[in-house]
Amino acid sequence: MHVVDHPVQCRYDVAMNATPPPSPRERALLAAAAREFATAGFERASLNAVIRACGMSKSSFYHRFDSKQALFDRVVDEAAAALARELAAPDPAELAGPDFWPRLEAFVAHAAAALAKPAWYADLGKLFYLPDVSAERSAAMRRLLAGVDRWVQAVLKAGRACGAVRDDLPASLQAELAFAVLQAMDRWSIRHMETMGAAARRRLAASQLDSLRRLLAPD
Amino acid sequence: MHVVDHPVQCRYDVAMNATPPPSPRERALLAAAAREFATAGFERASLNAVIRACGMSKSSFYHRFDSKQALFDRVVDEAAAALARELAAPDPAELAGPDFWPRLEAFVAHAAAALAKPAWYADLGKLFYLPDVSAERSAAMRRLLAGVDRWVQAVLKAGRACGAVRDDLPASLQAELAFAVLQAMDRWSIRHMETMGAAARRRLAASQLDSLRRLLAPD
DNA sequence: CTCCGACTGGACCACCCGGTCCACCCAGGC
DNA sequence: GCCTGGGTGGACCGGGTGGTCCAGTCGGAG
Repeated sequence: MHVVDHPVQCRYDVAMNATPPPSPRERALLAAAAREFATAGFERASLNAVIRACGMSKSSFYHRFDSKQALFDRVVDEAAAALARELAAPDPAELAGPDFWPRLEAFVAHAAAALAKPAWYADLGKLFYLPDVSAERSAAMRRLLAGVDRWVQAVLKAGRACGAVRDDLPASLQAELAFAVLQAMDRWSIRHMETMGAAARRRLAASQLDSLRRLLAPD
Repeated sequence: MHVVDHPVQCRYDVAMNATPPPSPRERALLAAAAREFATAGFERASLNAVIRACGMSKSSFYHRFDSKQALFDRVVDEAAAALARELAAPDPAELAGPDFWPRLEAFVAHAAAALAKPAWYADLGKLFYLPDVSAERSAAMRRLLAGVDRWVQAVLKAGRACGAVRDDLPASLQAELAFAVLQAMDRWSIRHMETMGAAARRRLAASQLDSLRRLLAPD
């Protein structure tokens, strides 16, 4: 398992925003906002609820942010940066070769483990599931989704190059399918996780990755 | 292709509601409501917009319906009934046997064609894509989703019984995966349909069904 | 003709939304 | 001490929400 032996540059352009060191007050605000946005999406989220939750007044909020939208963008940027730091997605080129699938499976397992431990930025994941409305007007969200998409496309391309991924389907469709399958697995796992033992979970994880492989690999 | 030779009873319990013959006014209301709910979901949909769209006044609406929720339930029931009539989903038991996959593919193709021609109740499909919020409080939506789920589960069970579907994954997960894949294909197709010729579409449809089969069939 | 009930228009309600505005507080420089 | 300017509380705004209410209009039955 020497996949990450030498330092891996994570190279999807999650905004490497030079954020000014956030004050505790601002940190509380961002946490409350992340929770609210994650559970309700952008439009349904109530700014009033956010500032109420962290005991901040309207004017104090608007002193730091221009709008609800600006807050959302900031939350997305912050969470995306934290997530990228945590996941350390491998360079797609490194996945190519006869070990394509084992390597990819290693990364997926690693990513799943990283996302399993609850952290505030894990809420970001939920925003992926309702991107239709929020993504339209959020530059940060568009940037993030585009970056993820580019990474997935690159991985698929590498997989095709080494014969590990079939090429009789449009790549963009394959990417969407893979995303949908991972997402469905994620949802299902979250719902059934408590009712399974450790062994069942391992078996499940293996079966899930196997399903993904069946979907994408040739023959 | 004698799958539907003898009359097929569609047996998921879409409310066979004995609706009083809807007046033209009511029909316009339901159409406007379906459009609004389909594009915005239940909560974001504006009742005011609906009645404005069909030139009805608040009081006239509330004379016929108890609430926005009641309107939504009625729309779902109506659309579900129309859809069930149109699709004529086969009895899962009839799919069993060595022809499981060809038969299922025939039905999926038939269903796709039926849904392709635009009709007002086709909007119902869009509600499937945002069931999280609306389904919670709508008895009609819960009933419909439960019915579809039961049908899918029955199909999977029949497929397992005749060895056409692998059984090393939980059935509920398989159902969710199949649903997610079909949904992703649907979305992608809608987005790319115009840029393809007829031949490409046929090839695409075949590839899509093949992908579904890869995901669910053993080996 | 009267009466009645189904139906309609539209004013109105309380509530919530994102956003603005202004008076104020208070630490730091002079 | 005073001034200043970043930060703050909270009243307030316009607008949209689902829902209520009531005064009327009409067609048909008696």
